[in-house]
Amino acid sequence: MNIAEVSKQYGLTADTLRYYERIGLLPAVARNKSGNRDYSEVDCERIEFIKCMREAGLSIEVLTKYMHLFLEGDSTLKEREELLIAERDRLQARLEHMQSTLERLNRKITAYQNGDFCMKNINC
Amino acid sequence: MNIAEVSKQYGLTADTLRYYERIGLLPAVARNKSGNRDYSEVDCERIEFIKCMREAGLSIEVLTKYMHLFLEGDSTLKEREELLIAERDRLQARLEHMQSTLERLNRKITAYQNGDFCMKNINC
DNA sequence: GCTTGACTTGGAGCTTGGTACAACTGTTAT
DNA sequence: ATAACAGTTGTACCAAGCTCCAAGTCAAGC
Repeated sequence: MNIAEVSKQYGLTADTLRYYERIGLLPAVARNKSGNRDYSEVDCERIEFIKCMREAGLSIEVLTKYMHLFLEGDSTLKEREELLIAERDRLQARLEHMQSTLERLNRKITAYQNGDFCMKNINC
Repeated sequence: MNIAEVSKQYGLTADTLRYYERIGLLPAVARNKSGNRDYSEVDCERIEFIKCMREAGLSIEVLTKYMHLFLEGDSTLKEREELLIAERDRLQARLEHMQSTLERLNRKITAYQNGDFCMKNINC
C-alpha cells in the first residue's frame, strides 16, 4: 500500500503519516524500488492503533514510548503493562469528567427547550 | 475575591485567569480602588463553568462565542441552544470513542496480566 | 524524450492554549 | 520612609501536533 491509500483508509493525511514516522512514533516503513513507502500489514495495524489511541487523547510522547518498548521485545512486558495501566487510568478519569459534563450539557439543553429560568445562569 | 483566591479555588493560574479575560472568554472583572481585580459571585460562576467545559474538551473559541451570546440576552436563546446541542453532540461522539478505547485498553491489560499471545500484536 | 502526476526530503510556518518575564504600581508592616 | 509583597500591563516565548511548501526524483503515457 502506498501513502495515498493508507491516508485514505485511515483518515490521516500523508503529511501526518510521514510526520509520525519522522518522530519515531511509527517505525520506519519499507520502500519500493522507486524509494516510495510501501506500507505492510503490520504498518497498517500500527497506524490503526496509533490513530485510535490519539483520538482517545493519548499523547504522541507516551505512544512513542510504548511503540519503542514493544519493539524491544519481551524484556519490556512489565513496563508496557504499567504504561498501559497508567494511561487507562488517565483515560478513565477524563471519561468520567466528560460523562458528567455531558449530563450537565443535556440538563442545560433541556432547560433551554423548556424555557426554564435556569438558563439565565451560565452555570447550571 | 482577589485573583489569588480565585486561582486557588478553581485550580487555574492567575496568568490563565488574566488570559481568559484578555481574550474575551471571561467578561471584564471589576476592580477595587487599587486597580486589582475583585471577582464577584457571577465571575466565579462563569469561571467554574469555563473550567468545567474546558476540561471536557470544548474549545476556547466556542466558549467565547457562547459567553458573548449569553451577554447579549434573550434574543440569542435559540442560537445558544443550537450551539449547546452541537457541542453536546461532539462531546458525546468523543465520549463514545473514548469508551470503546478504554475497553480496548482494558482487554489489552488483561492480556498482559494473563500472558496471552495477543499482547504480541500492537493492535488488539 | 517530454509532460504529468505521485512520491521524496528538509525545513519553515501555523494553531491552540497557555506560561513567563520585565517593569511598574499600590498596600502593608517595621 | 523603606522594604516586602501582591497585584498590574504588555509582550515574548513555549509545547504539542500537525500542515504546508519548495525543490527534487521516478515511472508511465503520449
